[in-house]
Amino acid sequence: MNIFENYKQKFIKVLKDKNVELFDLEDKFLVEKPKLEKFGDLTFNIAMILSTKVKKNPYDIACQIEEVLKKNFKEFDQFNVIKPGFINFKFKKDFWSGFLSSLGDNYGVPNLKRNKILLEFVSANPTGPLHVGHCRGAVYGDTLANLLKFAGHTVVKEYYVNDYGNQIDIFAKSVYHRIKEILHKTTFPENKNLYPGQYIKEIAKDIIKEKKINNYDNFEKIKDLLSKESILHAMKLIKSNLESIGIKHDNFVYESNLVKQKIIEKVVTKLTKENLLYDGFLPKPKSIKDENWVKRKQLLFKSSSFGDDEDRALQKPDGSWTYFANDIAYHLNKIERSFDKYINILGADHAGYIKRITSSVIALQNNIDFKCKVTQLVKLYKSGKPYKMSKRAGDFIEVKDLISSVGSDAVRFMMVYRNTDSQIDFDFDIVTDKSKDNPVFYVQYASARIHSIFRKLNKNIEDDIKSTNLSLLNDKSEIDIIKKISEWPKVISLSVKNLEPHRVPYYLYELSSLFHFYWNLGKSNDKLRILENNNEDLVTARLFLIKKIFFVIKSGLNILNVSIVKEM
RNA sequence: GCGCUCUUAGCUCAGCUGGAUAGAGCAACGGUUUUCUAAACCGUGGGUCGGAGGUUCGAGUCCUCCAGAGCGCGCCA
Repeated sequence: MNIFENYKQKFIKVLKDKNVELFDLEDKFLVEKPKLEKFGDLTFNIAMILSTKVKKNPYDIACQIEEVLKKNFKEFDQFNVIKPGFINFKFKKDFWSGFLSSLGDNYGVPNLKRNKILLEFVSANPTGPLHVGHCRGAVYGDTLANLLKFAGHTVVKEYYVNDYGNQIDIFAKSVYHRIKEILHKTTFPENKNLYPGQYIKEIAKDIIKEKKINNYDNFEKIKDLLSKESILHAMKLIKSNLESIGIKHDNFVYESNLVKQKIIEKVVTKLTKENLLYDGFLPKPKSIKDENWVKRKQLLFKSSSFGDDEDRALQKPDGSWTYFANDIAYHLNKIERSFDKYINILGADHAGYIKRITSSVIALQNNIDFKCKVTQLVKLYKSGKPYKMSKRAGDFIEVKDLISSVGSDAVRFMMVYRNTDSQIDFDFDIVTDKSKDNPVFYVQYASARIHSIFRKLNKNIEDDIKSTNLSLLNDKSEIDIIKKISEWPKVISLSVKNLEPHRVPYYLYELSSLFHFYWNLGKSNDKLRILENNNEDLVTARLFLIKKIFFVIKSGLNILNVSIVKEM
């Protein structure tokens, strides 16, 4: 039960019954926790919202509404209207113990329409392993999927494999030269446009070992097979990197398959019918300095009619399809599988692509619920110095390497701890230091302490606790914890609504903090020890409370896919 | 030149989508353990929310302009 949403609906119902005119502004009304404790437990902003419509002082409106609400709710022992027009409510003491006992197994799950959602993330090119730069989008996407599932949605996690085009040729050629280097002792060409990385050598060795190809004398002859095998190995590397942070996609869609199925031809037919394609010229791109640049005629899509900065090419002058064209085909493929919502997660370096792909998706289907989320860069530091992770240099840090030195829990927690819009400074040394600056341990420690209490009593935390007397939980520290627990559903629904899972670890940190404070109170005051031996009912009530704390921490850590620690 | 994102305490960041006296962690300083795990807790100091205008009852949050940082700007993928 989300008490804020719950009371908002209750208030609205009463006001409607009493014929208070609300001008269809219900969506803007907000019941939330007041900024300061002295204002009470709930605050209602309705008067300020209504005052924009009824040209009246919000304070006066608030007083009138307060009068109506006062007569209809018995659970509050204080109502008041403050300055601009806040209506504040304070619950009677026994409300909170009643609230605590009402929490069921699906506590926190919002009461929303359940949707079928397609979530595309990672989609790194199949030309090498995943590096740290991919890590954030991967963790964000996976956590988002967990969050959406927690909220009751059905989520398909999808990876789009760009196994087609120029870069694949370069990749295959790179593998080819490494193979020649090993078998025929030729030197790997330095100045050609090739990937030099160490992993290329590993892939080369594996391909030699598998002996599917016997003659490496002519690249053109074995190109297709070698490409296929190279991509297979790259995908294996990528999947094992993903696995190291606990990520498993449901579905891999290969660009080459879409090309075979001629979906792009379908797109062209569809867009031609709607008069959205034409043969035309594009201006010279800013980034091209070549003086000999010539404008050439090619097939263009009117993306500028849908908010893009300019129209985009679907066909190269030689008649082959552009990357963009195939990507539209992929999105048509997505649409044909018919989901309620589509989410793409992109790295900051692809943010410039959003307008383009969004306009094509809208052109394919009106009113589509399609959203792109961008994760900003992660800057990696080690001993105060920035760490480079360029693919060209061939010396980047793989996700696996990061995990083996820092641990999956810390990486997952830290990568999702911040809003995706801000860049992260990820310092190896700090996160490796497992004691101090690492919030993940703080949360896990709370869980460990809770478990230690149950161990002390030889009880299983999963067993039912029948507490009839939760009203014994009347210390301020205990009420504060219950209030914090009451915020959990709101954290979830806000996170889901805005696709912002970072609120979850923040909240877990706050809840853990209140628990650690509570724990320490027992050191100076025997009566506040959780295992206060003189009063069995009180101990039972407190066990009930800390069990619920753990329950919420567990739900949160499951969303983050961070392990639950019972002992430290 | 254009587009996207960002600018909040010394540092790293939250800020419930326009509300009340702007919050955490780290770092600094001081304190708390015969008792459920001190990997913890408490206290203190620290702010012109990048700058200037605007919108209104009310702006860290919205609009415009300016400055700075990052990413991008192919007929590559």
